[in-house]
Amino acid sequence: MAMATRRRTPTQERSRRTVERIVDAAAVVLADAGYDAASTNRIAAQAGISPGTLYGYFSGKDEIVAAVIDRVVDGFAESVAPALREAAGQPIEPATRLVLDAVLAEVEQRRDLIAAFIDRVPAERYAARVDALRTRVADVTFHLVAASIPAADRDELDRAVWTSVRTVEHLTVRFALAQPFERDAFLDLLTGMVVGLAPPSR
Amino acid sequence: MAMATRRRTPTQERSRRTVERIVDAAAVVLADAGYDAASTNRIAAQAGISPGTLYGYFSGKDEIVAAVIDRVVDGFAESVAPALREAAGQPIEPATRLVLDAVLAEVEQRRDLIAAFIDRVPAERYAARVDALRTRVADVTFHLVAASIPAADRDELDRAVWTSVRTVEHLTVRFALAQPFERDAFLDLLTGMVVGLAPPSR
DNA sequence: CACCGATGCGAGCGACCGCTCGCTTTCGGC
DNA sequence: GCCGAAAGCGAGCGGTCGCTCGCATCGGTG
Repeated sequence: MAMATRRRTPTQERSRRTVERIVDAAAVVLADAGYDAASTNRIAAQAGISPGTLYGYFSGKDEIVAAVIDRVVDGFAESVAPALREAAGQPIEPATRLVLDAVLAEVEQRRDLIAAFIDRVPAERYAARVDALRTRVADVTFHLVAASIPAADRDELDRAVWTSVRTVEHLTVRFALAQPFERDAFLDLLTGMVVGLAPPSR
Repeated sequence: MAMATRRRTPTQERSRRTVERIVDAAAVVLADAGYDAASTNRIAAQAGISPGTLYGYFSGKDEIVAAVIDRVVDGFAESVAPALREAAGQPIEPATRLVLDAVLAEVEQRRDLIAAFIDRVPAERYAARVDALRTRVADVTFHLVAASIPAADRDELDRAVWTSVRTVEHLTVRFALAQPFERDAFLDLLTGMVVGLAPPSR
């Protein structure tokens, strides 16, 4: 999809590095100066290339920002997967905490970049990309729990999953940004909330 | 604060209506075309006035948007107050649900305008105004519960209040925008989450 | 090593934006 | 109905932005 409007298809190693440098530069400018200041000219300057070169590979600002988001989303999915594997087979409470710890850790690691997006980027334009991640997370969560509950409660599970995904996403990001209290206390609180949402416990 | 940079102080009825029309127009343009397209020239055109007139009362785009936010925030505080009064004295669970119902109702009523802000407006610039509301809500919540718990648990209450406020705000807005399932089920879920966060129940 | 497509350059265009200012029109107390 | 103040007007300024295009340079394949 991102390729569709990309003008030149980089074939040589040199150009592939150029594309990387553009995305790197975009992340830096976004984190340092915010979304509005991240003009294509400025991103090009930060990358040490000319505007013309930038437009050789991206159709405009939106596509560059989308590439940055994709990088974050991909890295996120990647780094939570191990925790998911480790949690499989464990009781629900420690398993949940394990996964939430990994999620929070990843958000904390990307703190500056995420801070640059939250409250600065008009999210609507890029909602589709983040929604794709949300849907994947929701699907995984659903299937992890679905087996252990009666089929009649599937609707309730759907509601609990929607609520959980939104809650975890928002609270995790906000906690990482504001750090209003101790990390462990937060994980305890969040784990309790998520576990408490599971249909069987009600 | 908004007055500080306002150039002319409207004294006649005519100019007071002009200011109202500017804020109205800003809300319309924001809802229809988004934040980026909401240039001062466009807002002026929508309001049926000239750019010069607009700058007679506002120092720029930021101040106009802030005025729109203030309007929403004020109306919000106003319309939840009755539910708060009614809830006083009732047991925690029905009281909580009563208040959450009022919150959700207000968000639903302002749905279009809120939709225009969430994911479209770079919230960072106007965070102070919304944070003021959040702090007020947190204070009210804290004092409502503080009396009925041991002083030793005050830290835990602080954490629970922070989590509650963020959770209610986010879930309510997202639910009103997406309407992923039945309203009553959502209120049940949310009430359970909030009540479950109160320190005494743990 | 010669050649030609792939890559990179950067001045500059058209468009729009925020904002001003000299002027006209309207209001309201006398 | 007069007149000073209040309100409104709108062409246009300085500036930035997104983006292009003709041309120079690079690099791998025959």
